[in-house]
Amino acid sequence: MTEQLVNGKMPRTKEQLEKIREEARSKIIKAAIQQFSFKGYHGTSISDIAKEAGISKGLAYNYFESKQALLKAIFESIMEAGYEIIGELDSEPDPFKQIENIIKNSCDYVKKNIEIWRLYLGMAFQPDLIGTTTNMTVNFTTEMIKLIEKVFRKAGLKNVGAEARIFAATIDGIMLYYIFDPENFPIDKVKKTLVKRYSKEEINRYKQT
Amino acid sequence: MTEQLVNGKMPRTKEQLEKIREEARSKIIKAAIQQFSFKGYHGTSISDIAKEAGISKGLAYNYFESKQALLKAIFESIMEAGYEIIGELDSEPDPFKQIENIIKNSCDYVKKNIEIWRLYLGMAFQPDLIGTTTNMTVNFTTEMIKLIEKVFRKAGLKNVGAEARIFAATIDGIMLYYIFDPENFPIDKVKKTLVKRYSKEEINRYKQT
Amino acid sequence: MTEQLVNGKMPRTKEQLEKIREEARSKIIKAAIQQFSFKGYHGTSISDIAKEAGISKGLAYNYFESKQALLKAIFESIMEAGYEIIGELDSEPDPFKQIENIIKNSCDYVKKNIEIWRLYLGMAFQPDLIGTTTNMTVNFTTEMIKLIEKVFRKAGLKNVGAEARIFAATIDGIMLYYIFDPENFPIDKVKKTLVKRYSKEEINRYKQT
Amino acid sequence: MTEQLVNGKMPRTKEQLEKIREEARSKIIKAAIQQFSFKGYHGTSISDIAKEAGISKGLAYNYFESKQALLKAIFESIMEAGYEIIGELDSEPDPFKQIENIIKNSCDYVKKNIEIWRLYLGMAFQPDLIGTTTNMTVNFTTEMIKLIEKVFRKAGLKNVGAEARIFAATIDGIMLYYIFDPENFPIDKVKKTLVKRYSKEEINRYKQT
DNA sequence: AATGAATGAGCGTTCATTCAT
DNA sequence: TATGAATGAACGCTCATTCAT
Repeated sequence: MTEQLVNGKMPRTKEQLEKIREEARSKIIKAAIQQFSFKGYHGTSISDIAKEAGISKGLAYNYFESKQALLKAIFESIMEAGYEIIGELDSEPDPFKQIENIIKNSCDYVKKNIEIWRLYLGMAFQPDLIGTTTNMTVNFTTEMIKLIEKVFRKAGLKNVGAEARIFAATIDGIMLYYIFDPENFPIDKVKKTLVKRYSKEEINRYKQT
Repeated sequence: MTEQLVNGKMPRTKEQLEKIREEARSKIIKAAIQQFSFKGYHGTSISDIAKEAGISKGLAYNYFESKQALLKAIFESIMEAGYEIIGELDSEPDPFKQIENIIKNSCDYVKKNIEIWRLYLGMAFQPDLIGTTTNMTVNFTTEMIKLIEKVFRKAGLKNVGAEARIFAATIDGIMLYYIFDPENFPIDKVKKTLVKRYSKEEINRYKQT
Repeated sequence: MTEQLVNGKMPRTKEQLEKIREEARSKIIKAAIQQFSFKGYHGTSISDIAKEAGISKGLAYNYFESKQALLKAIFESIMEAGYEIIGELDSEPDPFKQIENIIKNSCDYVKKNIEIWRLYLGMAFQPDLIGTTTNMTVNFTTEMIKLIEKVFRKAGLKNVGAEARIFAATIDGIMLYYIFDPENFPIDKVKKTLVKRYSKEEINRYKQT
Repeated sequence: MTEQLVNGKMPRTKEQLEKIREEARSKIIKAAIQQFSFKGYHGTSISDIAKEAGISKGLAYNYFESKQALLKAIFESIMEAGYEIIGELDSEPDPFKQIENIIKNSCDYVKKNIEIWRLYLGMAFQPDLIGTTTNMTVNFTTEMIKLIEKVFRKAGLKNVGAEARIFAATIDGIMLYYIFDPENFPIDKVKKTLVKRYSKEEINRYKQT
């Protein structure tokens, strides 16, 4: 209906709008992750996020209907990425290689995404956010542990319930320590040691005890 | 409490004032821990704390110069308790018994003090809450790891730097998992399994690899 | 509507533009009346009106320079309609028939246009909405009362100043009551009673007192 | 417990607090009536009210938990006064005197309380306030009309349902006209004329038609 | 003529903090 | 020591208005 308008003042096309919206949305999310990660959900104002993203306060509400909804969107995208990683890990047939992958991927991931990981953990300890994030976190964790149990079973381990939880706790604990003090925590050495500890030889030896 | 005021003229003695102050301070701290851990720092108002402590809002400022200062005082008291625990663990001469103690104490502690532990982690992940938490946390962690390294060395382990960090990470990871989902996490079974994994026999076998 | 644009080059004629503008303007006014009357002036956003009218927010500003100006335009169109009604009433030669007409028209009008009437009163009571409503309302009212005075005089009544005001007040009061509770107010019975009260016979009897 | 404190820095007594609160509350209500009356509920901000009352914005929330609650409190007090008036009117035994009282009281009331009356009417036309005020208004009106019906019946009138509503509408219509243009509306003359119209003689004559 | 992204002032509300008593 | 009325800055959020296209 408007495609034939003669002068140059025509509204943006759908594609242009799509692009604008996508870019703005992504700018906001990025800024929000950064701010939430450092200052916590309640310690971060929409103003902070808008400033960080270089937009006005009002515009944020053009993209997310509330501060909570913004947090939720971020969390969901984190979760999505997490489930993708689980899927990839699941596709490796050799259980010992799988274990090694889990360790290596986790350590590498936290190094590359320290902000996201800090945000993820930080949210978990804000009791009033329960309902927004806690359910998602628990579900994801459960899934992860189920995968590890499966792998451990395939590797021939017994008592997989407790062993899988210890393994998962060790990984998360390492990520925790790294976040607290990224400069000084020797994550690569720890990774190497842990890989060896959960190597085929060690596991087979451990099985016989 | 008011027994010296019967004639209405005699002012309180210094000792009485001291006692009153100490009791009030402790009432406030207790109320604050309870409220912060249920509702989070930002979700708790001074009013909430005052009500819980049975005092007026204004009086709280007689004892703590700000909400942040109150939080910091709590954090410091948690740290203090932590150092005491380190001290106790250090006094056990047998390294294998020491390791067992660390595992058992940690698991039992988090079960009994889940609120404090959640509060502690929550604060640790929001550096803006108190400027200094990160330093204090790092210092404490460093101390703890030094202790574990010493114990591991005594137990004859090699590569104690990485091994101690893995051990500490496992413990903290377990506590983390427990906090996330106290109802369902099988902490006692995990504890038992971990104790066995770090028993004298297992460690001695592991040393030879 | 776009039939002249088939080759995409021929600009619209002045008449077409005029027609487009007129239609758009009227669509907006209609939508605004509907929304304002349902949700009130402050409760209605330009977005609401644009959505109801099926246009974009920006376009509304092409036709009305502000939300207030839109409201004012509506108010003026209501006034205009009011003056037309006065004109019609004035053209009836028989004063007793005129009185009957005023009563009947008013009651029927409020039943059919309850939203417009509610909007009108709402605006009239909030002088800040449009600076000039009060003046316009007073002018209109004055005109109406002058007409009634004229009619009453023709009907032979004395003390027409007060009587006309009482009559007008009764009519407006009835409309007011109807708006307050349209479900339960027995407007038809009231109308009938009032017509009888201001019938030729009654007026003639009243005159002699 | 504190009545014997030796220095002068003792908390205010309950009586002092009571007085402070009563005065502040009344200051706020007065300011709110004034502001709401001129600018409408939505057109008035808490800031406006606070400024008018000479207090801070925050303090208003110490006395009323929300803007709506403030409006409701005002409305309730108006209603209360209204019901008291109904009660007084009801206690007069002579129905003709009662009718005269209603007319006179209403006209005098609106002259003395024009702000309250403007507020009362203005609120009724803000559709989104339904629930806060409309119910109260309808209930009050119903009560008033019931009283008038009773009086009219006692005075020997027939068709009291419609007659009472016409009478009430006339009164409210007069008040309406007065509010619109207090300077020029000849309320006293109107009052006198209406009193005569509803005098014993007129009613008795009217009854026979 | 038409679009909707973008702005920013302003709103209702909360709450850490102060202060007169 | 103890109270709670009072303040004011800040928050999440809305929306009239502007502007590039």
